[in-house]
Amino acid sequence: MEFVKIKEKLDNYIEQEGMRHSSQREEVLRTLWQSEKHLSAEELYNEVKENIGIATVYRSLNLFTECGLCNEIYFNNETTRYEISYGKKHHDHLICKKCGKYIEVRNDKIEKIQKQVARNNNFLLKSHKMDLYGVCEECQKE
Amino acid sequence: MEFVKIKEKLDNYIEQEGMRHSSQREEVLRTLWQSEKHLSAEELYNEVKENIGIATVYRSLNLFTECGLCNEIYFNNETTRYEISYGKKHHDHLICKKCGKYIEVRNDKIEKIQKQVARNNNFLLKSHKMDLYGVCEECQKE
DNA sequence: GTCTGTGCAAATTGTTTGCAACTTA
DNA sequence: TAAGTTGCAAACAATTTGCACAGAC
Repeated sequence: MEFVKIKEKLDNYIEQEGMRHSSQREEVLRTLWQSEKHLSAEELYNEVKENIGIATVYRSLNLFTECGLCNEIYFNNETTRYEISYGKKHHDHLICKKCGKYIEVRNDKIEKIQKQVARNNNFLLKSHKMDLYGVCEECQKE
Repeated sequence: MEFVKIKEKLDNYIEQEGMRHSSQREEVLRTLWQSEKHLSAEELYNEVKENIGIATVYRSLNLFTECGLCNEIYFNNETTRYEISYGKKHHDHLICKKCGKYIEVRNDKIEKIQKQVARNNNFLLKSHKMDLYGVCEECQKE
């Protein structure tokens, strides 16, 4: 998704909440958007630290999460990572234990069964998270 | 599983590694075993703090995890919790967002599809983790 | 000019570690 | 008696917060 759309969503939220615009927030958002990877707060901070303090990075990321722009990702007990989720469908992850790479996957069958499982337990399903851990193609060759 | 079996597994590991037995480790293990819930280190410590320090609780839990006796569980970014996994089949969790209760579930269909997904991506699957978040039967009534 | 956002440093939380005293084998 | 284990307090890492100052509207 283009950055303008993302920015617009943030701006709407900011106005709706009576908050103010700031260049720092925009820079954090753009940096996250530009990155192909899921960044941690620390990593993101390293990209912007000439202009922005770490506390602001955290505050921005929390704000983005709050307004539905981004997702917090937790793999095991590793540091929280962030991804822009706005406009993206839910996906699961294949995570390589050797190189740390992750692959996004979608599978409708699994989602169907998940709904079934929830129904069988009289559970009202809201969301889910599935991670598959293993060794990726490249790392298997080594 | 009876405690003796669990204890035996620990003792074997301890001997194999040239470590020594200790009453503290046994008490931590028994406390975890007795509990129906997945305890955090802090909660476990509260049950044994008359005899045992928090550092020993952490050291014990790490040891148990290392030797395959227990599992670390991470829900979102909450504190790590522990469950005895020895002798138990892998299971997934339904987690109630309201009361925090979790239900263990097993579903072979999902495991099959997970293997398929991994194969499609030339991924060598080692383990997985699936959490379903929602509202449990009781909490829906409120 | 008022009120929000930022940066810094200090506080907090969960967990690990160094070290002297204690236990086990 | 030699080596591993414990408890305490200090160290750590990730994140949040208090406060004075800067910036938005």
